[in-house]
Amino acid sequence: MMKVRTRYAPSPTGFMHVGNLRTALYEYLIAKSQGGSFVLRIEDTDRERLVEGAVDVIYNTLKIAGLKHDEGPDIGGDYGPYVQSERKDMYLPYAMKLIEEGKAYRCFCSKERLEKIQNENVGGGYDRHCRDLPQKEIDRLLAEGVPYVIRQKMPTEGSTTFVDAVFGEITVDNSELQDQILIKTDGYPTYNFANVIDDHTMGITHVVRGCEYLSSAPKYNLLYEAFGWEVPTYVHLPLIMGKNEDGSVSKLSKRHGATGFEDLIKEGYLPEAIINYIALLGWCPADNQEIFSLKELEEVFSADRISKSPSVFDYDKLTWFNGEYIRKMSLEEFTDHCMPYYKEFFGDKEMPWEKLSAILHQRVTKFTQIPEMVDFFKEIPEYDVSMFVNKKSKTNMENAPVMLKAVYNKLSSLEGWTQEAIHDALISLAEELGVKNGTVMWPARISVAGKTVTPGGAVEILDILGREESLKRMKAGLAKFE
RNA sequence: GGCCCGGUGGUCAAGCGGUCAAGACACCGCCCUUUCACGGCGGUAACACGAGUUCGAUUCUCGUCCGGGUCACCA
Repeated sequence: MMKVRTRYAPSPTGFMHVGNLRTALYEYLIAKSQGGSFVLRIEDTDRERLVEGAVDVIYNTLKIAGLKHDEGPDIGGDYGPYVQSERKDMYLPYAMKLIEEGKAYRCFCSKERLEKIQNENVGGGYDRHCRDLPQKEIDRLLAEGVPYVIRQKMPTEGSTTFVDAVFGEITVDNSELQDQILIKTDGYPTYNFANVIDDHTMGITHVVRGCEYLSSAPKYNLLYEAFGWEVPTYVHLPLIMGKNEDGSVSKLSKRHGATGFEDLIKEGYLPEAIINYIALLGWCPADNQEIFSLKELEEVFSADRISKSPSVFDYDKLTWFNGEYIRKMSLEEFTDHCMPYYKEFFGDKEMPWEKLSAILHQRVTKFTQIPEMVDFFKEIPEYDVSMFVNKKSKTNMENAPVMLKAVYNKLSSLEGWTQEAIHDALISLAEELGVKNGTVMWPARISVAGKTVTPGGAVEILDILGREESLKRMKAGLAKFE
């Protein structure tokens, strides 16, 4: 059996969309699940849209995502070069061959003329004006140096059928097909042409791409046939959709929020969580397992379980995955990940980072939530005395100051300021007073945090804050009752 | 508009002629508890519609409707 070779062929636009990333992931998985090779090829034939540094974004994303390519511009391989602009000279001979065989022709039509027929004949496409130009006329135009493109002659009758691994057999009438451009005026091939030439010459066995190419597939098929080449296995992926404000959906794009890989990382998502989530967007294992490492995916992935219907990108579910991955970390790992966010928020202020992480670990689902969750450690917010009242904890305006005063007295004379000591002191205080734990904990926590919702309870917060700051805040809380 | 593709709860989705139509996220309730979170338990909620094939259709066929994609010297 032939060794499986897939390729990820992005154009360097400087932005790695999650849709593209999922395509790369599936290409990687299809190759790896069958012991094949995953190739990176840069498609930069559109000279007008080149973006500086965009290729690095691609390398970087692939690296962070863990999708290691076996061949590519940066690491070489037996099928190079891996950048289309460097393969430029390869394409023309193939196009010329088609001209010689009468399967393609030069088109001298100006852009103005094309625009004009476009306007007059909406949706009609190119009128094949140059398709049967007399040789004399061609020679004359060539001699005059009139710029031209090379177009493929599409059959005008019959139909073309191809098989897609996920969508099955698809047939279209050839009359639907345009005489597509193969080589542009600037001498560069179009994507449509370069793609076929490259995939064939690079020995690609599985052409995996988004579904938006499904309607172009017959054209590629015709090209393979024109050259007498074996047609690769097509794997068209269902689109990833985004929800619009009005509730409708459309192909996921920037207007749906953070849809770039880098954006998501900045939003506080882990690469593993993103990969895990998008793997399941359009694919599902037989046993419905949800948490997958890349390694596990490499083992169980199979293209025949790819779904046909488009799916909506759901940030809630991604967030859940992220939380799962965060909770799976050790406390040390978690602290390491939090550090940049701590530093950013606290500046030079030193904090018992590990203790902070301990109370955040089970609560954080996105790292970007951290500042908002720990803000009160830096500075206690303005809060109203009414916050001391909580029905479930059985606190009211009468007993709250009493409890707080008792806590203050108990803690100011506490021997050691450890979590355990604080805990025991407050629990025994509640017992002495004959009230439930919450009745002493609630006022204590409010007085040192100034918020009703906090990560960790009164004990943890007091411990992290330290004796001096804690007592100071409690005193200020007490003053609110006067 | 032509062509192509799709249509199971709000979302992701199993299903591949006979199921009380899984599971996950989200949502709601209860438990745990020192707030929140985690964890545990439970709940609301779906086969777009109409014909046909069949003893029997979510599963097969056709039509309708809805949604999406595509019609470039962009990929």
